[in-house]
Amino acid sequence: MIALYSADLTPTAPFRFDLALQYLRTSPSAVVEQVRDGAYLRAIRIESRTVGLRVSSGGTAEQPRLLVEVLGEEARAADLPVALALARRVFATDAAVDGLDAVAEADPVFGRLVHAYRGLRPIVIPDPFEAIAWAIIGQQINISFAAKMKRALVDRFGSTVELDGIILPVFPPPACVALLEHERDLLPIQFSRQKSRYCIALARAVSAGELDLGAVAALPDEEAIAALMVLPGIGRWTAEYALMRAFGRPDVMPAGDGGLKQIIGRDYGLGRLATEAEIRALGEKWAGWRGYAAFYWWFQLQEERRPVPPSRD
DNA sequence: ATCCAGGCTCCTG
DNA sequence: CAGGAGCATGGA
Repeated sequence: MIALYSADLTPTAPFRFDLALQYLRTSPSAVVEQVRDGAYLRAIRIESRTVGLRVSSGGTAEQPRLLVEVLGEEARAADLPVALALARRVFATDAAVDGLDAVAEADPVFGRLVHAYRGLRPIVIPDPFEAIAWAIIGQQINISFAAKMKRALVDRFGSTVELDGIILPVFPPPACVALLEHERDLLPIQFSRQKSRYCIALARAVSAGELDLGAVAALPDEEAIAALMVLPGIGRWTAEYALMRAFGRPDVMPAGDGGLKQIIGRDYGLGRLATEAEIRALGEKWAGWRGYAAFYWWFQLQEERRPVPPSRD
């Protein structure tokens, strides 16, 4: 019998859990997350145990409510507060998004997205090591291939936990990746020499205690970016992406991103790719919400490239 | 084959 | 300090 503990969570309105799930269903970045039966499902590690986190919706956009459950043989009642805190981070349930309206009015181009995706918040990958490793893997290659690499990494070196017949993959922890070698371990799963070096260096820094991701999480944006950029293979794009995806920083945007250059160049009628400088200049108008801007444009790109059939799993 | 894809490093001028 | 070449890898 699977232990199960649950509690309610009330996000700030407006909140669109359905859009969050749509993002997760269609994003290649969601490798260890699952969407099934209208719920978000992922394994989380608490102390040395692995349990399942399940989040589903009970409310509406204007009266949002989430159900958070902890499940698994190893689950304990004391895990519930941890799971709640995690769910709040993943879905940014505490964000006060009123400020978006003023930004939308100041910039109608971004405003169109703000309107279309009202209630959607950037989704967090709650394991910062996984999020940063994913950022490295995703550098300069198409993301569906990046997702394939991440899946291979999880299959080969991660683990799994079974919850009531559902098998959830678990991303390998830093201590595990720290022991890998390029030729023997990562070359066979299509990592380039440089990417495997970067991932292993990150894992070793974290597991050796040289890089304290918990401490990075507490730093102001620019300092956190600088702290990550010390590592080999982590440039500005990677650090900014990591801040968005690992820590849910609402105002951090990887302005050098290829996808953003493309779609912003198009949406602002430039007739060419926008430059990083142009994106940063435009971003002044989105101050406070630049991470939302990046996320919304990526979501739009995702929708354009792979339109989702009306939901039904 | 050639170009591209959610960059980074290192080297020029 | 800005700009660009070279780097790796698989997919279209």
